[in-house]
Amino acid sequence: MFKISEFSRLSRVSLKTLRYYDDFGILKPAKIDKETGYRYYSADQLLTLNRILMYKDLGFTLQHIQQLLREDISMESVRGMLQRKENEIQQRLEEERERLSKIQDRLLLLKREGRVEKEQEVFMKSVEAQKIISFCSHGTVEEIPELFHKLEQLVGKQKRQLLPQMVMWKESESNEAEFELEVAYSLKQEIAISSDILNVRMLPEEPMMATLLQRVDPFVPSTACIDLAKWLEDNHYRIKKDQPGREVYVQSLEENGGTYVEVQIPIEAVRRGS
Amino acid sequence: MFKISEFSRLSRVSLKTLRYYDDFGILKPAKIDKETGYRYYSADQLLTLNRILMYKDLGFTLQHIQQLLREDISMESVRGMLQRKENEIQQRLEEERERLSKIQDRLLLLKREGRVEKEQEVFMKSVEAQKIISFCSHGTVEEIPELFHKLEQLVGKQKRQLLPQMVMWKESESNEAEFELEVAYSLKQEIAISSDILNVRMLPEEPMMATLLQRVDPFVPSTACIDLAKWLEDNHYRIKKDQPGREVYVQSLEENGGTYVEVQIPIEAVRRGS
DNA sequence: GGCGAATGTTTAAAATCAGTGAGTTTTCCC
DNA sequence: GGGAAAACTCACTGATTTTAAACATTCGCC
Repeated sequence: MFKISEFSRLSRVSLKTLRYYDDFGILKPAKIDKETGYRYYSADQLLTLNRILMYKDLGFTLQHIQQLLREDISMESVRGMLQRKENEIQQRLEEERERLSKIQDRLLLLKREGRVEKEQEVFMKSVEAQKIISFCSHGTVEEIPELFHKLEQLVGKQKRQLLPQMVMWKESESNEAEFELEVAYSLKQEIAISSDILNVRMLPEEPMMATLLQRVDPFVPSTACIDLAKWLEDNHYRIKKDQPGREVYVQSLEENGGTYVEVQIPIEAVRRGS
Repeated sequence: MFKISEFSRLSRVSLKTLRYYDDFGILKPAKIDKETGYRYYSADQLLTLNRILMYKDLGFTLQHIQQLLREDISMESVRGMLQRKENEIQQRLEEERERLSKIQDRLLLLKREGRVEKEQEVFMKSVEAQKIISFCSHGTVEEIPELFHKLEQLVGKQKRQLLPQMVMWKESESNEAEFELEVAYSLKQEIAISSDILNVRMLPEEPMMATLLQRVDPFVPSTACIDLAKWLEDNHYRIKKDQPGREVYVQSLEENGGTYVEVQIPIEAVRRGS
């Protein structure tokens, strides 16, 4: 039997940690003196502690280790836990690599350009599925404001329920100025359709969108869309052609708070060589 | 101006998080109604929030992001922070790779052998510098018990101060059964030397030791040392030849608690191909 | 116009994970 | 008796999430 400090020296695990393991229940001392409350550990427990350390090294949480230490655990469960852990680590590795390459990009740009670019504020996110009310049209970017006006009139007064506005554009390759557009409001709840030009539908979830948020002056078409497309090209991302890009407009209605547009372009996972 | 829930939908950041950011001080609402305490956000703040998200994505903590968001931050500081982050991620990547390969090894062994081997309980740790009292000798493994006995007699009665026993062996290639040994006690404090065969010295820190803990029967030489060496060879680790290996004995003196030996072999960092 | 129900919003506190650190009191051992 | 070592508690880490209790609003319904 060892006192806690001896056991700590032997195992090179701190006193705090040993006491914590006791509290947690993962390694109870073999004996506790009733009078003094002193913890006494047996030599056997070095073995257990060693296993704990090993599993910890492998990245398991104490809870999982507790399961793994149980005598009656089957080999299949062990294998399962190991495999789940393997996947988890694979994924984390992927994320870290991603992060690293982003940081390296930024460093490179900082060195080359000597400043932090607005264009760097490109950001990946997932956008969940949402319900929209919309109509389709043809037109140039300059016509978007009137299309919004039209939508507003068609939908009517229940503005409270809808937020925000968005435009989706399908690339129409034939004509560079004119696009096939869908002008929409995002809906919180169901809504009664009052027109047969309008349709209500679900926009599917996009697991990966490259987004860029920019302030825009009203009635001046923004360059955000082009900026983002350029950034994507520079960074060797592949644009998902089967899903349209979106421009989501955010405006402080009542005030002079300005208008912002967030361009969202669905992309596919393409690992690029750094 | 947006209410918190609108702002949350717009930015796809949860209410909880927005409130937390307010508390944290990283993104205070543009206005708070005195009467109701309601938070109101401006459209501008979407931009700030987007920057926050981007930095978070890069792996920065909120504290660092707060620094990065300050207007007066110099480009040099930004670069510094990015570079520190880069190193940090590099290191984490390394660790994760290590972990992954360990898990994959275990999985492989589980599949091949159908059980979790005792030999797998090999564990890497660093061992800090320590003071020892020892004497050197020549002998076979069978002679170790008597050498310990001799050491005990030489040192005398102050057993309380010393823990644990250890043997260090330098490979003596000429003779397979006989080793050059150093028999030692690990010392907690200074001790008066009573003999000129004994010497007190520091054992240097070993940043990386492969260790294996095994129960041993008294007077039966253990195979732990051989097991560990075999494992190392299987796993393509390189043994540091300039430092001796150690066998650290742990025994519950007073009881029938058994004796354990932990074999420690210093190794060098060699990344192995999987 | 009033009622209840269902949301929506606020605040604050506690849990998460695996400990570390500081500070105080009790016990051990010589 | 004195100093080391044991115990204990409380606070803190990071970035939220969860929970609970207290108000506010909006809805249908009568």
